[in-house]
Amino acid sequence: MLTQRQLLILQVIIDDFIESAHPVGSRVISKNGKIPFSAATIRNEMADLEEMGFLEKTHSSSGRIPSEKGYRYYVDHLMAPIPEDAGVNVIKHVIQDGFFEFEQLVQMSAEVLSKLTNYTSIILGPELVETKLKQIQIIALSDHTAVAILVTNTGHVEHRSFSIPIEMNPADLEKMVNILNEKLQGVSIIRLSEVFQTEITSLMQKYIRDFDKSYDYLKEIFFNEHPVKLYIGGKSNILMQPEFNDVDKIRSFFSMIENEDKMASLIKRTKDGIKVTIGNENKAEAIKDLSLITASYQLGENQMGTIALLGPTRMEYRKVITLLHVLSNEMTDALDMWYKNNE
Amino acid sequence: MLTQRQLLILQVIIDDFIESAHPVGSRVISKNGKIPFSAATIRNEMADLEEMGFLEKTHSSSGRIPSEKGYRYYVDHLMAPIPEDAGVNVIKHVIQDGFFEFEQLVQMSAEVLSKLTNYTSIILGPELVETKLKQIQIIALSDHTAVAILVTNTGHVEHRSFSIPIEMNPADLEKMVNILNEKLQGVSIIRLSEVFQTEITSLMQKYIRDFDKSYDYLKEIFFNEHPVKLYIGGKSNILMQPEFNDVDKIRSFFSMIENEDKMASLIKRTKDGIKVTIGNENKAEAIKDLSLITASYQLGENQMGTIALLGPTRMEYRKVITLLHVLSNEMTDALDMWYKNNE
DNA sequence: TATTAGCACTCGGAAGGTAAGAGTGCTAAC
DNA sequence: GTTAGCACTCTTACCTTCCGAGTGCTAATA
Repeated sequence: MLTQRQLLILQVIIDDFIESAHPVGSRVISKNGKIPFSAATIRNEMADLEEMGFLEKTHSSSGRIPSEKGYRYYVDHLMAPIPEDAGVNVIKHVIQDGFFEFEQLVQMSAEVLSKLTNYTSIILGPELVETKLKQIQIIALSDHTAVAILVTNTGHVEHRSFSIPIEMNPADLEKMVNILNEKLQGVSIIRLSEVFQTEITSLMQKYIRDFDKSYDYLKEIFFNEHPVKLYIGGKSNILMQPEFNDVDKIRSFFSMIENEDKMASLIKRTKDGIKVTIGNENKAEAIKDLSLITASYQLGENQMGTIALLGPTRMEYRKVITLLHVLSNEMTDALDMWYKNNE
Repeated sequence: MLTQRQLLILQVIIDDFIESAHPVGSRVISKNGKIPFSAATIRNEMADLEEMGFLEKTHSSSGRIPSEKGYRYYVDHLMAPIPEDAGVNVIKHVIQDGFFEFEQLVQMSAEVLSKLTNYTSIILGPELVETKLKQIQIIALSDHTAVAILVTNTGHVEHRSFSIPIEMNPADLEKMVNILNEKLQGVSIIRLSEVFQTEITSLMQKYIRDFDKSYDYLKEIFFNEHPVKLYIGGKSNILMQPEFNDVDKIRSFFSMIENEDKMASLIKRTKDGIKVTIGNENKAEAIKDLSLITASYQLGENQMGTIALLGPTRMEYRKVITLLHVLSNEMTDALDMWYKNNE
């Protein structure tokens, strides 16, 4: 449907525009060497490409910029694979340097990604499907206060301080911890509150004096929703992009990015593989003039989380996709190893 | 030195400018009712106030805006105490609602402060002077990995996963934990690494087989610098201020605020009480056109940390100072109680 | 003597006009 | 099929003009 020459022209225009952010004129293309035709010829082809919807003009006598359809075609068919990018090694290096727990890995990844790309990175997860409770500890800080600590098989630690009800004596506290550990060890984190309610409550009521009065504190610990955590890196990177030269755009970008729920729902539905959504392809109103690229990282067969990059539609798709690909694989490998160790 | 009328005029101008962000003209002042003189009279006074350095013009025929000297005078002598502010109750409410540990208190405070003021809040600390180690636990996750957990008397929990060296057997691990707990309980967090090195190392070498090989992991836990933590709230609030209508200003603001070390050093030197630094009074180049207001919160006689607000020199000093005052007291009280509980 | 009315003057900002430059579309020639 | 040439379009920068807000000063007034 598109001639070889048209493909080439489209590619050159998009590559050029991604780099320069300026509309591309026919003269520039004919001079750059890749296409041995005159500006006039290229102009004709450009007119055709525009008619087919791959290019746009900002005004009647401007050069061309890619349309969203143009970007889509570019991403699907035209993008030359990136030869070698220094970023790939940076990512490998950072991940293989080791990490102490899931969250650290995720946070480091978000940072490195935003630094390498100058876009905003969003990392979701890891989801807690495979995460199981390893141990519960309650440590008294004083006569009236204590801290409860939950450790998972992935090395994640959650903790919460609380006041000890006066009715409860140390022996009871100890009994309680024993019951909790016995019944909850190995239980998946997401099932914790359920099991707690069905199996623990009655048992506790039986053995612990005045259990009902202490119940509230424990409940807080276990019914705490363990929300999927969101890491956003390079929030202000967007300021470097020329399309954000307008204070209102900056404002609306920040007000969007600071709504964590919205951000999480934005990238939640990713399946396996890398997915690119360009401009209006995004369902969320707030990012209809941005592009979002998501990739998932995995543990075994269960999806665990999602990495994403948010930037202008004029994004360095080639580079970004390469980097996301590498990072996703590296994270999957790293988590795999980590998980096997903690099985 | 300044007549009563001049004081009144200065006050009205500053109040008006703080609210409107527009230069204040003589007509507006004479019409607002507080000063029963004609615009011409007020003009004369304004000229005098300008000559004395309290006011400035943006151009030869503009209304007046306060100079930094003007703001300084206003803050020191002129500011009418705020009658009642809804924010005071919000703060009290939030703090008295309870918290589970220091960090949560601090974080909540930063958030509430930036929300109430629309400026950027910075909270430093709490410093760890009074914080002592309560207990150390090492929990094995698998044959090869474990997580070390440090609990302080303030309910703070630090943790770190590490690989167990193959040479070390479970009995050794247990022995190690016992030694650590025995020697380190009650030791101040900031002295932890010191005590570890002088008292623990030799003991360990004596009792634990192949201790040298596991040393590195432990070291990481105890030599980890326990940095003073910095909480910044409302980073993008500054976008609401009309003085940040320029992308370059926004850029430089964000690049400053993201440098945590710099921010920490900015507000570190605060003594007791509330301190206002206006524009060029700030030593740091980056905030020479902003105002910074700091207050410290305390525990007993040891200063613990600092709360600060960063905004344009055209700041609502009255409101901000009131709120900081209240917050500082509330935090001090809350920490006092908390600390007594955990003594 | 302190205050005020009146007025000429200044400056910023919005609105409109012009010229240069980049780029197009079309036509006609190669 | 390709290209040179040219008229045309639109943006951008720059200049001019005009209005309004506000000033400083002078002279009149209480």
